[in-house]
Amino acid sequence: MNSMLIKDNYYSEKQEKIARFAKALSNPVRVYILDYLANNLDKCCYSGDMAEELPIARSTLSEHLKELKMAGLIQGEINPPYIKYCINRENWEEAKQLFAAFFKR
Amino acid sequence: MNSMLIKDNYYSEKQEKIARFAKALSNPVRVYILDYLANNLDKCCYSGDMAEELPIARSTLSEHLKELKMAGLIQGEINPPYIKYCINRENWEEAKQLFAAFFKR
DNA sequence: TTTATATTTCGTAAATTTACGAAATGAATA
DNA sequence: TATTCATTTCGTAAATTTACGAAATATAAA
Repeated sequence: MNSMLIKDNYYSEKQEKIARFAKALSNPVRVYILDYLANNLDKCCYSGDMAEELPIARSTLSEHLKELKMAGLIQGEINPPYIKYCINRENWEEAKQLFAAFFKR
Repeated sequence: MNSMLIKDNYYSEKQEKIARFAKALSNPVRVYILDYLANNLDKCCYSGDMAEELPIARSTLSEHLKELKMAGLIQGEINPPYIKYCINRENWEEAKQLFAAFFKR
């Protein structure tokens, strides 16, 4: 209980954020998805568009999208029965800055 | 068998590399270690130095060091009975470029 | 109202990750 | 040669991740 509190505070906020964003990027499917969305700036994309390009089940794609959403890197706009996904620009910038600062040494 | 071949070739080399580097960074302990080493440019560090700063077992730290080494982000110079760890500058630069290019959109 | 459609959630299985303490390693020293 | 010391490897347990197909959801169309 006590040790959990200690551990929770052990790493800096930046270190935790980098780890969180990195985790979102730690799987090739998710990197592919982000590439796909980042290259379709104005259009954004539907889950189904990507499902046709990827060799995984639609339910698996959906879980990856959920993870990216929870990490804050994408957002989904409901447009029934579709969901239009886009890069979350604010958090994308934050991640960009964090990684740039981290590696700038 | 066949499907494995397809899947192995599905994602670009860059996407695979980003995922691999990101996985190395996906844990706060490892981000801490890299911060620690990156801030000690000329000195580099011994495993024991970090063990004193981190709330984890030495064996656990050793496994994290092994992962960072396998990801290519650090290297260890044997200097018995110590092992002096440093950032692997070549791969560090590669990771820096990859992430910068990835987020530059 | 029933049916069709896109997507997500659920249940589950297999693989991977994180962690620990104990034992092993390998070089330096007594 | 035996001991010491820093570090790693091993054995193991718990938690997390990835994946799938089936079922659920929620809206639009027939």
